[in-house]
Amino acid sequence: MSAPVRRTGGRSAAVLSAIRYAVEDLVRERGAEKVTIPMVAERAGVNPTSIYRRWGDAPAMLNDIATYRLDPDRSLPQTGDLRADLTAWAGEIVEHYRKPLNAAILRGGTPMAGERETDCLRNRRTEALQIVERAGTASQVTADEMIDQIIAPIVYRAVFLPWTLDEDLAARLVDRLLPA
Amino acid sequence: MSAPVRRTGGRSAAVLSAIRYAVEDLVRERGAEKVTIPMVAERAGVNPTSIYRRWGDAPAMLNDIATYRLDPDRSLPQTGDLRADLTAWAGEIVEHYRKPLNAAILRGGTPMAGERETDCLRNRRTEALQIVERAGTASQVTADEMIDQIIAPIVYRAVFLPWTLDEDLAARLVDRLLPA
DNA sequence: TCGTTAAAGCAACGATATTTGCTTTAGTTA
DNA sequence: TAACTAAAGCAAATATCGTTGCTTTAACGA
Repeated sequence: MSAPVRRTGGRSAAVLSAIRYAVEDLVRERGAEKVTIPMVAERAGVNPTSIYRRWGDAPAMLNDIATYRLDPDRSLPQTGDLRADLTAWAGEIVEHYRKPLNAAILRGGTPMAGERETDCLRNRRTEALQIVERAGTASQVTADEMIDQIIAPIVYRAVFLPWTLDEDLAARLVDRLLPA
Repeated sequence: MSAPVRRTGGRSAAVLSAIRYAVEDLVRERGAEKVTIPMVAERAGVNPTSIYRRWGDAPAMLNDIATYRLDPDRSLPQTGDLRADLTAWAGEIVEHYRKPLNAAILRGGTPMAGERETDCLRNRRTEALQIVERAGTASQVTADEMIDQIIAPIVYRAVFLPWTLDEDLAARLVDRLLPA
């Protein structure tokens, strides 16, 4: 009656990785809304059933893949200067979504978002909390403000207006958030 | 060689309207990512081909329908007080996306967003420009700031964190944007 | 290394979706 | 109100998708 032991290494890992590469290629080639599971399976050299049983459908697969594209374990900027840290963090995310592939994968996964408690951007919130925490209680920003004023504008642009993700967007957003 | 004359009234209008209602029902019943074109066609009492030829696929259809759900011709708040106008405008949009149906339709259409110049939120930008314009040159806010700090947070939450769209979100966002 | 069993592969089926050429209907303009 | 033709309907063929029961492989823990 205990939870089944997950198998994450070896063949399973290889399959997952092949799927990820296949998805990347196909999203680039045809756009996220046109990738189908049989297509991914063929490209990855994997059986379609494996994908169906793991995710169920394409948006769920994309949503899950999008979640891990910006490495959740990467180290966060920590210079001690809140403004600098925020700018670096925001800049990293802007850079990420400036790559059309990343923006497209995000878009392809959104139909699944908001229906479960787990959204593909939950990692950003974790990071925001960490940065706030490090800045100490004296800090004037909350994680919620970071989400609303930094992440939301970046993601909004990535999804709907990708051509407006310019290089100094991060700095502009941070400047608006922090008192001069 | 001139552009073909579009037919927007009569039967075409009836078909479009039947499709819209069918989409609403089906999104409510099964979620946006599960509605298929044949399904919509049947429910609307319309031939599937009509839908295929008009939009090509489901995300494109949803994206288009999402664009017109908040009436672009509704009158904007215009009390003369910028803060009041902004709050009313933002509140209207929050209310809109608090309805799960509207949020779901938005999500269902996003895979198509960002690929063409026309996104399903362009009307919000038009409205922002109008409000800024009315406020006169003395105004301290730009349309871009309104998009980044009002629309983006609302839409971000609608898509990824719909349960956080609370009633006073609009007021909070406006307060952050406008100097006290 | 061995036993257990999660996860991948296979195959065949039933269901749907999508395309295409053509016909019919009816919106628009003159 | 008549001509022109955009847009809807129809039908049939094609192509895909997604499911299911079962077999095989190999990851993990003891």
